[in-house]
Amino acid sequence: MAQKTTTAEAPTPKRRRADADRSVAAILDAALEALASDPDSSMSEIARRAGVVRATIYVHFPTREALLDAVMDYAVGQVAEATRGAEPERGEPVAALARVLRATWRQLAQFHGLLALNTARLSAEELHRRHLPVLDQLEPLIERGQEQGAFRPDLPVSWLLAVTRSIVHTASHEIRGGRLPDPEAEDVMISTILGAIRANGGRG
Amino acid sequence: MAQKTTTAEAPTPKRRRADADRSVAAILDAALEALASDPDSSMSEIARRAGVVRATIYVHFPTREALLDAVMDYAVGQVAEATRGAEPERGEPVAALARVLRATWRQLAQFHGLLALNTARLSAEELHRRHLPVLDQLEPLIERGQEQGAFRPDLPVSWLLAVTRSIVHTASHEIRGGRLPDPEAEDVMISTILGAIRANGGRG
DNA sequence: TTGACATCGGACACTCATGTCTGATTTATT
DNA sequence: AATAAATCAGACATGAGTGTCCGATGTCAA
Repeated sequence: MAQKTTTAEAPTPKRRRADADRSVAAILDAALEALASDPDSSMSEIARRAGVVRATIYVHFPTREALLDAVMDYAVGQVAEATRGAEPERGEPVAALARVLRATWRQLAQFHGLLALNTARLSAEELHRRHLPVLDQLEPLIERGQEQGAFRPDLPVSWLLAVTRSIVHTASHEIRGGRLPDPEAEDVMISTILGAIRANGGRG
Repeated sequence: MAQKTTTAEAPTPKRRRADADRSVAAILDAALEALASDPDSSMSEIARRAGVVRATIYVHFPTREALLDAVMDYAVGQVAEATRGAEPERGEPVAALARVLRATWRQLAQFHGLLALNTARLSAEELHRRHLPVLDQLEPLIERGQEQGAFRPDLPVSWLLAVTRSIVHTASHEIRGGRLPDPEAEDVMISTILGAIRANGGRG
């Protein structure tokens, strides 16, 4: 509780030098990229991409596991920030969801490979817990949509969120497979998600 | 074309002994189970589950890659067979799709782990090609539904198929995470898929 | 029953990745 | 310019997995 703050200023035990900060950033970026394309990327491969020597990684991350944890937090943090920037609490629910999706889906798609990695590495519960920084922002939006009759009220919020995430990943996967043209993908994806979670106008 | 037959009787170069057939079956089953829970399962682990010694696997499959290929075909084959048994060409499209999903979704969910494995191992195109034995059966069903006005005509067939598959996997994932009770899962999944791909009664 | 087939049990060489350690060198900070 | 911090380059031990080989034992099929 009192150990970690969001601003991360006070609890710094000893200050890191500027080049160390740069190394850490380069390593996280490289790991993100490498692991997204191949979840089994080695430390050597990540180091190569980051432009540092393998031992340097171990200066900042004690083990491979620790690096993977950091990368996970890093990725989730980026998506959470983009989500926040799209103001999910503002406006009519359907429009708000579409706005958030347009702002975040490419990032989410980029991290698609990480999901497979963490699905194997972490328990389903732990994985879900780590996604909370994003999910906690979307949950109120879905709930609001249900209360206002815009979204299906017969299905759990957690399920609608899962389906949304799933369709986003499917879109990126279909693009890679060449079956969905990139220019159309965004509209197709959003149209599909809305079709899936919107309340029917009466037809059951 | 003339090399492989569906009945697989004529092209057998030399007949295998009965215990060898048993071993192969045990290995495939064990591999399926092991790889579904951990895509990085070792040959030792698979051999242990199959109740054979590791070297025995290499008698029937020259390399790990070859085993993985065989397991993939085996899994797809099982789903394809179950699909065929549900008669996707019979009756009204919405009912037909629901019937096929009820008949195959647990199997699909069981192979969920394999997907992650093969996503890393194969190209997106190759992966799609291997799924054809199942997809080729569902494609006509979706097309028929579009023609009859039951399914959304504004989205590509391949996309509707991808979304369907995706939601099936999401259901199994949510069950594992404890956020979707197993008893409800089947209805929730089918209701969601139909909601996603059915044509709106007029509302856009 | 007999001979070929198949598995067993274990050993072996090989590769690859992880994590640690060293001394030398470069870079940031004051 | 001086000091501390950080990186480099490379070596090392360790562990795990793959693929191969062997003699011995068991089992199917004719």
